[in-house]
Amino acid sequence: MILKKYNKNQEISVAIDCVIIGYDQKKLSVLLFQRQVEPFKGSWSLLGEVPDAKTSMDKSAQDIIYKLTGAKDIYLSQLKTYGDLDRDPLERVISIVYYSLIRVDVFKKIDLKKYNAKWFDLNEVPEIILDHNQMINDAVSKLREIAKTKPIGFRLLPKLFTLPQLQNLYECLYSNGFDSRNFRKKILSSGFLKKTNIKDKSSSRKGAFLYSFIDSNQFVEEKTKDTNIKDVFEF
Amino acid sequence: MILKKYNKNQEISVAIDCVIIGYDQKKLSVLLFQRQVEPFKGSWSLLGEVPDAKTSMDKSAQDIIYKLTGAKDIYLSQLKTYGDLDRDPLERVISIVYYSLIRVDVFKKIDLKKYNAKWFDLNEVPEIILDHNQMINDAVSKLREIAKTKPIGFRLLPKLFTLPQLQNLYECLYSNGFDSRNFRKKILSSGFLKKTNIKDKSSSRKGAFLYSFIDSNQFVEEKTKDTNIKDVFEF
DNA sequence: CCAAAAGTGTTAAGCATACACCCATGC
DNA sequence: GCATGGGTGTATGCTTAACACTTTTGG
Repeated sequence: MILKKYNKNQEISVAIDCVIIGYDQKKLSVLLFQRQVEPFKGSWSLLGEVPDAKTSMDKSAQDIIYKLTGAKDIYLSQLKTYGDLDRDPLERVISIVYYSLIRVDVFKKIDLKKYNAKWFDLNEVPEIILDHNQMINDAVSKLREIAKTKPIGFRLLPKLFTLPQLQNLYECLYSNGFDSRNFRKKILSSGFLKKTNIKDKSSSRKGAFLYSFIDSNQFVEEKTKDTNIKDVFEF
Repeated sequence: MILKKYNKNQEISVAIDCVIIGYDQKKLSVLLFQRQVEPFKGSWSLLGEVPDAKTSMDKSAQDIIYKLTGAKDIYLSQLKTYGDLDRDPLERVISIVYYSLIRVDVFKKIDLKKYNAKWFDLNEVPEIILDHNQMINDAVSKLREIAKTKPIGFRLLPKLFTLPQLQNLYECLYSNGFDSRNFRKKILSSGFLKKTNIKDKSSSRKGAFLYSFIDSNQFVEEKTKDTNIKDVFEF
């Protein structure tokens, strides 16, 4: 039986855009790209692509990040789909947006020149094309929401990190200072952290103990489904 | 200046599907439609459509619901986009899914026969086409998440409702019984409810006072952005 | 010895939880 | 007068929030 397709001449194009968020031990940044072609040549934008019809959307987003970083275990999640009528003046395109968290030690390897890319402090994002500013804002909101209940913040840190580093990351994300005693109590009681005996002395004379996240992706996926862990990361 | 389009021959089609959730004072249901055409003729599915290239996605979803119910103030929100490669065996289609909460007093007006539609208890959803079961599950999960912090549950009730009704709704959503004293304390302290002096005697001899939700959409949008109201609706 | 960052405990308040009886009414 | 569902208060434990000083070490 041969069936006719749903709509042969649909005139809606599909794009994928990625909000790539990174952390450099001091501040949160977003990776922007300077367009080399018209339209909007010379303007900054998110990393976007027209997906291949033979690849799933999730996989397409992964491929985009992989091409950029060479890394495969990057955190990547669908944000939402932007479908306003006039969001792109050139033609009707809807954009399926993903957001990604990239660890310092991974993104250092990105050849920024090759991609005409630059990290921008999240608090100093310039005007960028189309509705891409909105996408960044939405991604940050979602990240704040999710970081309260899931330990995704660890995705932004190197494998070993100190508690002051972790606290700084949360403080950047929420633009807010936290009491270090309360922060430590809460974060340690969550059971996500494993202390090492190694001290990192790069930022103080006394040195701070390094911790690792009790890794294993299944921990993130499985354990945090349990509603008991709710708000573990809210300070 | 004439620019060439991004990709003239993209072979990805776009669909919109709607998870329509209703409440009939006893249980939560989802509205399914029996397909009248191939492919999958005779099978149950969500309400779906191929969007018009001249309408925004949000508006398209609203239009779909409006055509069905005639109502314009329906709660409607984007769930996520389903983009797996083989989700539709016929061709490459991605589906942008919205979910909608429909009040009893609105959905009674739907001509179910005309649309070959039927309400199914959320606990007894049959096998439906493609990945539509997954869409329903995701919508319920999201609804549970959101109902903890935002008063969207009220969208499923008539303008005036009793506290036992509201409690039943939450109990259905979470498949879980709540202590009525604690429930009332929490829900009343949220400030979302306004008591009337009218008693509803349809379900008991004593009668239960009717309440209304302090309506105004801006309340839902604005006030709940404040993180203080977090978890008001978690029991 | 001192500057700079890391690390540590206690108290008070608010919130969530558990729990059982009286009330109003129609029949 | 009794059956049915509606309505109410308190005591306990837990979680959060506020708060300041000591430790370590390199220079």
